[in-house]
Amino acid sequence: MPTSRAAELPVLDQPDEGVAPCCPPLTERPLDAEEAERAAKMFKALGDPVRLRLFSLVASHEGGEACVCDISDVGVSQPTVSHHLKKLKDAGLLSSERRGTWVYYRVEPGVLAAMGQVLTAAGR
Amino acid sequence: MPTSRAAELPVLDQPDEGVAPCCPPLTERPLDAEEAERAAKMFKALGDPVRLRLFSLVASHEGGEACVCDISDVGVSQPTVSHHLKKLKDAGLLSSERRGTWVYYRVEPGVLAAMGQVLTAAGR
DNA sequence: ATGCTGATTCGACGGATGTCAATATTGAGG
DNA sequence: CCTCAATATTGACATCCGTCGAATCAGCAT
Repeated sequence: MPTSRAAELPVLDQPDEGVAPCCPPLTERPLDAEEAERAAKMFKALGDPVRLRLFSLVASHEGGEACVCDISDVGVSQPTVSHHLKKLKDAGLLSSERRGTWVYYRVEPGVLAAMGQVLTAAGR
Repeated sequence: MPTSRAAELPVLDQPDEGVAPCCPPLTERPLDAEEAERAAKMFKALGDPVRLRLFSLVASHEGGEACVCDISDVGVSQPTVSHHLKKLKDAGLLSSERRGTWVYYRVEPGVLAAMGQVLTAAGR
């Protein structure tokens, strides 16, 4: 089991917004090719059941981060888990940090809100 | 979890969500295999740049619907456009209706809000 | 009917993707 | 140093996916 993490979580929650201005809400105006390319990359990353579960496991984990060892039980081999985590990281949805033997993944702050705003033109 | 959430953020539209209970917010608890399968299907549908543009074209079009002829200019051949529209339809994101010579696609009501809620745990 | 236009379907092709076993890397401990 | 446990990388394989041209279907008109 992972060692207990120091109680020094970065409290950087700005009021709201702030991160990843990938593109306007889908309902506001047609996305151009470039915007679509960027946004589609994120949606694509969540477009695989295993990746979506892994992401959800991290996102719902205490402290907003999770050790790989805590989330590896999704029905595929360990290399496959690693592969998917890498993809989520490449898509900008997760970040990783090695602490001793274990590697911790956390949800990149803001991306959830950013993607949510692309779908629902709530505030704007 | 350091979020305060006390502030008066942009008032959400209606208190009732209503449609498409695909699965809980990703941050609430880990998705099980079945939920992930369902939700991933939608994200996957938006995970292609051309599809995302087509969807955005429909979603942002006047009246919430658009004729295929109005949105076919996204840089791929017309059969490919048709193929992508079919995929969006199969994923439950669009519906189509033929009116005379033309076929109109419209955003299936509620799906945007539903997907948005999966990303941002608004209701909570 | 014949033709025309808008849209879907078919068949094929190349490239991307998910998966695994095997191997390599990294750090902790003896 | 050596060994072990946790992750990552490699290489191979089968399948899926986006794309196109050609053919087909569906209305509307002459």
